Amino acid sequence: MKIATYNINGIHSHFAVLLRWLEETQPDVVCLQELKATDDKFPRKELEKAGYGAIWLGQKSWNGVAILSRDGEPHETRRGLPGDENDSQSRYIEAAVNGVLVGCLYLPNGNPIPGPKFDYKLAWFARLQAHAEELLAADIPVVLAGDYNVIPTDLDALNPKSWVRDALFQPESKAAYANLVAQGWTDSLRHLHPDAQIFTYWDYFRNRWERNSGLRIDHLLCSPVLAPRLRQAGVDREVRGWEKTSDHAPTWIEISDA
DNA sequence: ATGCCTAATGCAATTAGA
Repeated sequence: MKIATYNINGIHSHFAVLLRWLEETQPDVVCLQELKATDDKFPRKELEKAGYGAIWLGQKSWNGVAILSRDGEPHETRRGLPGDENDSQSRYIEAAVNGVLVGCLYLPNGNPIPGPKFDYKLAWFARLQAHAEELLAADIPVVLAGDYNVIPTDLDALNPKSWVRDALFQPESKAAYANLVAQGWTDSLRHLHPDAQIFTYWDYFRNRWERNSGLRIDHLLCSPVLAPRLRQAGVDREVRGWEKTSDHAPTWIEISDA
């Protein structure tokens, strides 16, 4: 089973790219972030025509997450991250698909620092940790996939020094991510490719794609029950070079049957 | 410290992304 995460950066403006990628690679499950669309504008019928059932949590202009499944509708288990009833940003949705619990997340960017946006990022991270702990306690196959907006280590940026004043590379951000891994989660791409420099995002400006000046910020974390089934992990980086494309590339894992 | 590029809103210029 192939499970992917893809920050689409506007599902309408990049829908042609999404459809082409789905058709060419046929992932079984897809976590989407940054829909930038309200619930009523979600292209359910078009995705159904492409062979995918979906659940989604939209929002006007910003954020928005969805889970697509090639094998019927995902069975929704949660919408919104627990821990703050006043949080109105659409950044988390969760579903059971083919015996795997899939959490799709879009962690806050956090810039500029310091400030309320960075505070929100760290608070959201703390809530994610609390929820992740509960998922671990269930002792089931879980993947937490999405745009974490964290550069975990120096290896995950072409030029780490240029990010030291960025929210994605703050000690607090890196520590929060490392704490998740320390809980028992496996960073799939890093686990299978311990020494490779792999990017999932390239800024639109400064010719960062042409110069391959990217970041690894989209991650798939596997629970201890799921991790032994990890077979492959990678990035469909050619998608980043297509016309009218997102600034992220689809990132995926292949897991064996239970 | 700021702009570069891109998307959404909505029709100009602002907000946000990372």
